[in-house]
Amino acid sequence: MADLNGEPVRPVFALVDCNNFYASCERLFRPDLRGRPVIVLSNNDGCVVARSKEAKQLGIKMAVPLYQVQEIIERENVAVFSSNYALYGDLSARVMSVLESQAPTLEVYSIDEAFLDLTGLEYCDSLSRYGSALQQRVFNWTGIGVGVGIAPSKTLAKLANHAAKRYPATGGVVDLSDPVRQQRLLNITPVQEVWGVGRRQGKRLQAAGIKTALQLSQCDPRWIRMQFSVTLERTVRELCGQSCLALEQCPPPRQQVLCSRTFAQRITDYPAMHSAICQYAARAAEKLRQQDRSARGVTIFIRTNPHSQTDPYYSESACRQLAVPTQDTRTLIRTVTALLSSIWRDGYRYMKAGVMLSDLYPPGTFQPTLFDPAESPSSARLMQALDRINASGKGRIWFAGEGKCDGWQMKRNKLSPAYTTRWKDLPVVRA
DNA sequence: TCTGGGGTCCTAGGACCC
DNA sequence: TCTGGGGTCCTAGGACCC
Repeated sequence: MADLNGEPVRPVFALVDCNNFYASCERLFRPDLRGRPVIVLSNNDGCVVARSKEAKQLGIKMAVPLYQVQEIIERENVAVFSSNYALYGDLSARVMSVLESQAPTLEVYSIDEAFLDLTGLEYCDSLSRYGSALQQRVFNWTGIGVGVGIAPSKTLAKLANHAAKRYPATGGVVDLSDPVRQQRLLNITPVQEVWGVGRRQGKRLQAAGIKTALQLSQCDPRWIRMQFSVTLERTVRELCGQSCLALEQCPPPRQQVLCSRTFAQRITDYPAMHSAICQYAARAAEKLRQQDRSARGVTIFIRTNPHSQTDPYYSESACRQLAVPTQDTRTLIRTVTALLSSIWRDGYRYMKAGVMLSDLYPPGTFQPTLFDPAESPSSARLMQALDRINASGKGRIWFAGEGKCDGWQMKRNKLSPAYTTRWKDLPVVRA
C-alpha cells in the first residue's frame, strides 16, 4: 500500500488490554471493594490468576498457589473470588463491542485484549489523543479500565501497552511510533518480557549475552533463526518496527477441543474416574457442536500429582481414530470408556484427567469409504434437542455414565453471582 | 493437606515414495 | 567393491501464549 505521494503506508497497531481484568470485573458490582485488595483464583481455587493493583502492591505474585499467600490474605483483608467465567465473558463482550464501534478493524486476541488496526489514522488525529479518547469511552460505557499501546508492529504495541501500565505518568496510553522512543523503551526492557520470548528462550538469550529487548532487536535475524527458530526471527524483525504479524479479523477455526480438570479431591476408584471422563467427553462434545464440527480423533489422559513427594507418579494417555467423525455424545462416551479401561491402574491417587478431540471436520466434508458405518439420521436431531434443553436454564439432561455430582467436582467456594447473565443474580438498587 | 485450563505453532526424525 | 537425491507426510515433544 502507498499514500498519495507514493510513500509506502506504515501500518499502525494498537493493543488495548483491560487492567487487572478479572479483579476489575469482580469489583464492578461491588463498590464496597474499591481500594481493597482483590484476587481471583484459578479453577479449583488453586492458584492466583488475577490481582487488583492493591493486591499486587502487597506482593501477591501471579500464579502462586493460594495456600502460600493465605497469611497475607487474612492479615490484609484481601477479598478472594473463585473464577466466574460467565461474568468475565459477558463483560469482555461489552468491552469488545465498544472497541469495535471505535476502530475500522479489530482482532479479539484474548478475553481481555484486542488488537486494532489504526493504519492511516495518524493523518486525521494524533494517535495518543485517539488512544485516550478510546480509553475514556470504554471506561464510561463499561466501567472497565484499559491500557492502550500504539506502534508499527504487534510486538511493539504489546511492549507499548506494558509501558502504559507500568508507568502511571503515561495515563495508560503510550504511542511508540517514534523510533527514538522505541529504542529507549527497548533498552530498559529485559529480554524475557518481550512477547514471544518465554522463560526457556529468555534464559538461552541471557546466556548468549542478550539481556535487553534492544539487544535482541539488534541481532542478525538470520543468526537468530539458525540458533533459535523462525518464530524468534519474526520477533526480532517486529521489534525493529517491521510488521510480520497481520491482524486476524476472523479467528482461524479451532483444530482441537479439550476438556480437562483437576479434581477437588484425589480420585482412587474406577467408577469416579469413569464418571469424570464421561462428563468431560460430554462437555467436549457440546463445545464441538457449538463450533459446528465433528471429531475423528479421541484422546484421553489421566495422571497423578507430579508435585507429590510421597505418592507414586503415573501418567498415561490413549487415543483412538474413529472410522467416521462424530459429534454425538453417545459415541464419544462409548469411546472414552473403552480408552479409560485400557490405561486405568488401581492403587494411584489421580489428580487430573481430560478428553481431547482432534481431527475436526466441518459438516459434509469427510469422505467415508463404501463400508464405513453411517451416522444414524436421528443423531443430529437428538443432540440438538439435548443442547437446547440444557441451554434453557430449566434443567439439565445428562448421560448415565456421567453419574451424579461427587466429591471430586471442581471447588469454587468463593464464587460471585452471575450479575449480568442470570436473572435471579441481577443486582438490585434500592433508593 | 493445598500447585488451572485451553489453546497454537514449530521442529526433528522416521517412514515412505519415486 | 560399489549403495543418490529429493520430496511428502506423520508424530511426539518442546515452547509459547493468555
